[in-house]
Amino acid sequence: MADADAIEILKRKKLKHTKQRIRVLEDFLANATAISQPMLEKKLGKEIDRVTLYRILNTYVNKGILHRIVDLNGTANYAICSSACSADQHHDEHVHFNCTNCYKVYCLATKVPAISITDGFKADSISLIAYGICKECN
Amino acid sequence: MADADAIEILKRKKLKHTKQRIRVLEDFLANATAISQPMLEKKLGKEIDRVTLYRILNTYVNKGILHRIVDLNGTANYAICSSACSADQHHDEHVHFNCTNCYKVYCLATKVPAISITDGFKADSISLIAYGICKECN
DNA sequence: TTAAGTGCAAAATCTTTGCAAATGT
DNA sequence: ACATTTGCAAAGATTTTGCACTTAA
Repeated sequence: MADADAIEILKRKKLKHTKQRIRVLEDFLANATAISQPMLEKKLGKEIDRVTLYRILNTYVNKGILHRIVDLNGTANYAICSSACSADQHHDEHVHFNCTNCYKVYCLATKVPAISITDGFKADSISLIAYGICKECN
Repeated sequence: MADADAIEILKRKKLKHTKQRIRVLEDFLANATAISQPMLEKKLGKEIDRVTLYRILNTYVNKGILHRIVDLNGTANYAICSSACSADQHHDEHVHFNCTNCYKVYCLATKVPAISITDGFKADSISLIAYGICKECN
């Protein structure tokens, strides 16, 4: 059963597993790439209401199921978190790549290097996004 | 004369120096911090039309006068470029800090470290944003 | 059964576009 | 004088809110 993983995750996060939530989560489980809110919306057509999608994505980010990457244009992109993520802390500290041609966002294997932060600032997380031409557009 | 620097920059970029452009540019020259579009808008009140501000900011980014940093919420923030920036290439490769409390964006002195990118991807620029609590909010 | 989640309509934002009037060179 | 830039109005897009209906536990 394809739903199994999705339901399992929802259970673990103590979220009701509705048809819509399963549908969205499965999509992320099946795709390693990040996807933008507008793309997802187009993909889902009218299977799920636009507003519901907003709410599901927010819930997932808050629960540590998805992480949000804001791209060059300020558009929100989402990708599934590693299992290490929890509700209060995300550990998606890998490099993201944002194609300036097709606008896709990729999660790369490269880890974000440690950096030294100016005195007085306390960093909780770090986002490193590389912009350029992706594998597909090259 | 306070306008001098602003006008000088506009001249160098071959832009007409209108009252509005000078007003905006001076604000950036006077403030080291990045500022968000909504904040700037509020600060300017109705000195400058909202639409004109959009256009000025875009022009400045295209001409290499300002650089744009998209924060946690997808809101555009702007800060003045180092003199090394040109129209076609930005060199703002320092670390930015986005406060999760007051949402201010700071340009830190720390340089973005070199990273290795997965085969097939060609990175042109890199954005590194640290999220956390800033000097002021600490 | 009942608390949570969904869908629809409508409001609130945010961003872009078109065009006449104003402005800088 | 002429090309640009501005301001306003209006269109488009995006995101949020309120509320009645539906659904999972």
